Amino acid sequence: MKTDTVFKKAFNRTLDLMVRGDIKDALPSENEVRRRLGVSRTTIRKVLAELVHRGVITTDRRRVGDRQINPVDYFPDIETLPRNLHVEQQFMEWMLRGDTKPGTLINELDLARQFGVATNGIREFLIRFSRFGLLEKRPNSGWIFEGFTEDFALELFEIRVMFELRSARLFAKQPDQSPLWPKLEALKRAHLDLLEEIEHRFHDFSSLDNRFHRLINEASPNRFINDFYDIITFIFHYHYQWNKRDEKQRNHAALIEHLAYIDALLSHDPVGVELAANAHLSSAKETLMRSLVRMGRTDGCA
Amino acid sequence: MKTDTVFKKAFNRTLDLMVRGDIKDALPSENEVRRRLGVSRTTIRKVLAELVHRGVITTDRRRVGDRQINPVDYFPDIETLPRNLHVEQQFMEWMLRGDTKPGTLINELDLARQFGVATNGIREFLIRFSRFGLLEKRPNSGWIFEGFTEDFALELFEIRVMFELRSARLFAKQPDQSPLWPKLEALKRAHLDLLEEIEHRFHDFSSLDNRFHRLINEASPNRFINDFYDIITFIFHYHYQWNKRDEKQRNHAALIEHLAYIDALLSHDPVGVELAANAHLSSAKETLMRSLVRMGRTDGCA
DNA sequence: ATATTGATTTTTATCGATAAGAGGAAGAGA
DNA sequence: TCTCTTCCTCTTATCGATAAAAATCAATAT
Repeated sequence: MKTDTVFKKAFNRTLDLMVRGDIKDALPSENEVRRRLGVSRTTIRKVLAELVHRGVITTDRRRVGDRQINPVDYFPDIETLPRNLHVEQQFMEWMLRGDTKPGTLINELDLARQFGVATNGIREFLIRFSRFGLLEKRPNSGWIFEGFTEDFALELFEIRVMFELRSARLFAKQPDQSPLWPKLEALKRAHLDLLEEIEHRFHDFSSLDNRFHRLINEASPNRFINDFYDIITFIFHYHYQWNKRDEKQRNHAALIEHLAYIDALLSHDPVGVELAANAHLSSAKETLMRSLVRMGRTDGCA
Repeated sequence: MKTDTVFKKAFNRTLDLMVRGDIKDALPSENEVRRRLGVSRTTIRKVLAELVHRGVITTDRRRVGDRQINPVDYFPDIETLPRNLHVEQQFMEWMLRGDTKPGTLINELDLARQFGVATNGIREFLIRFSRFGLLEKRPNSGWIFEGFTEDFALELFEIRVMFELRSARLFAKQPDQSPLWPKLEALKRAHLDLLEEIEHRFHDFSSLDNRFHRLINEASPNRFINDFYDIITFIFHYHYQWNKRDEKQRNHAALIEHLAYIDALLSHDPVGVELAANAHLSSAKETLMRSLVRMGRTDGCA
C-alpha cells in the first residue's frame, strides 16, 4: 500500500495557495490546479474532496468559504516525505553519524526493522546508493560498506578536478553571445548579495554552490559529468549537514573563491580560469579532508 | 521464493569436477567442496544429497560409484542463471534489438509480464541500470528511455578518453620494479598469440580488451574510473553481441592498435603513449559510431 | 467544439509471506 | 584437539496482493 504523501503534500500546498491569496473566491479548474502543483488530477480531486469535507470550500461551485485556515489544518511535514527519502535520510544518518567503519556489512533485514520499512525499500535504496562507490554487493549475501574514507575523498576529488577544469575551459571559450554569460553575471550578483549578508545567511551558500558548478557544466553538457556531480552534491549535502564546524568561515572563504573564479571566467582568460578553479577545488578538498580526519577522532583522541 | 539457480549451477559444476577427474574415489569434505565452488555449505549438502539420491555417489563415505555421468544428469544452463541476469539479458535485447526509440516510456508492469518476473525484479534492474545514463525516473510514474543515441556515445567517449589518457600516463610513469610491467608483458604475449590465430579465435578479443584496459587502471586505482569502465564493458558487451558485422576485421585492427599501445607503454615514452592511446580510442569510437548509424538504418533506407 | 468534471482502467509504491541460501553452534568422529 | 557433519537460525531473493496515484475514457456543461 502506497503512502499518501503525494496527496498530503498537495493538500498543504493548496492551503498555502489559499492563504497567500493566490487562490480566492472560486477555485480554478481541476486542471489548472493540477498544472500548478504538478500532480495528477486524481490527487487534486482528492484534495478538493477533503477541502469540502473540512468545510474550507463549499460544494457548489467550490467557492472559498470564510472559514479561517489555521496551522492545524496542515498535515505534518513528515507525512509529506516519500518513503524513499525517509530511508535515505535514516541511512545517511546511520552511516555518517554512527561513525560506521569500513568493512561493516549491511543487513537489509536489520535496517528494514530499524527504519520501519519493508526490506524491499532498503534494497532499492542500497542499489541506488551503490553507484556512489561506497557499497558493494555480495550476491546471496549482504552488502559491504566500503567506508567514507580518505581514499574515497581523494578519488572523488581527482575526478572532480578533471571534470571541472574541462568544463571551465570550455565555458570560457564560449562565444560572447552565449546566453550563459548573462546567467553567470546573475550568479555573480547573487554571490555579492550573499557576501553582504554572510553573517546570518551563510546557510544559503550550498545551493548557490550547486547552481554555480552546474552552470559551468551547461556550456558543453555531458551526462556522465552531470551524474558525477550528483554524487558530489549528495555526499556534501549529508556530510556537512552533520559537520557544521566552521560553517560560516568555510562558506565565506568559498564565496570569495567563487567570485575570483567567476571573474576569471568573465574575462575569458584561460590561464586565470585554470588557476582560480584549481585554487577553489583544492581548498574545498582541504576542507573536506580536514573534517574527515576530525570525524575519525570523535572517539576522543583529539 | 528464491530460485534454486545456485544449487543447480553448483550441482553441474560438481559433476564437471567428477567427469574431469578432479574428484575421484571419495569426495573431499563439504568444506573443501564449498571452497572450490564458492557457495555455502548448505548448498553443497543439497548437491551431495541429490548426488546420493541419483545414485552417482554412495551414501556411506560418499564414494564415487561406477555409475556413468551423462549429459542428461546436468541441469539445463538456463536454470543456472540467476533471475536478475535473465532480466538484464531480456531488457538489453528489448532495448538494442527492438530498436527502441529515445523518449519511449518504460512500463514496469508491462516488462514484468513480458519477461515473466515480478515487477520488483524489473524495478531493481532499472534502478541498477539507470546509472548508465540511459534512463530517467519520473516519480510515481514510469521511466523514460533516453535512447542509445550518438550523443550518448559521444559523451561516453569523451569521458573514456579523459580517463584512459590519465591512467596511461600514470602507468607509464611507474617505477621499473612495479609488478605491473611483467603483467603487461604477459598481456602482450597473449595479444601476439591471439593475433596468430585471429582467423578462428577472434571472439576472444573482447575479454583481452577488458583485461588490458583494466590493467592500465591498476597503476593508480580510482573507483570512479573503474566504475565507469563497467559501463563501457556492459554497453559494448551487449551492443556488439547483436552487431557482429565486420567483427573479425574490427578485432584484428584493435589488436594491432593494442600492441602499439602496449609497446609505447613498455618504452616509457609519454608522448608515444598518448599518441597510441589516442589512436586506439578514436578508432574504437569510429567503429561504435559507424555501427550506431547502421543500426538506425535497419528500417531499410540503406 | 472545447474545456470541465465524473467514472474507470492501469501503473506504481509498498507491504508481507516464503523457499533458497548463508552461516553459526554444538555434537560426533578421528 | 581438530575437523567434519548435523541441526538450526537468520538473511536474501522472489512472488503476490493492495492502496495511492496516474492516465484514459466518457459524459456533461459552457
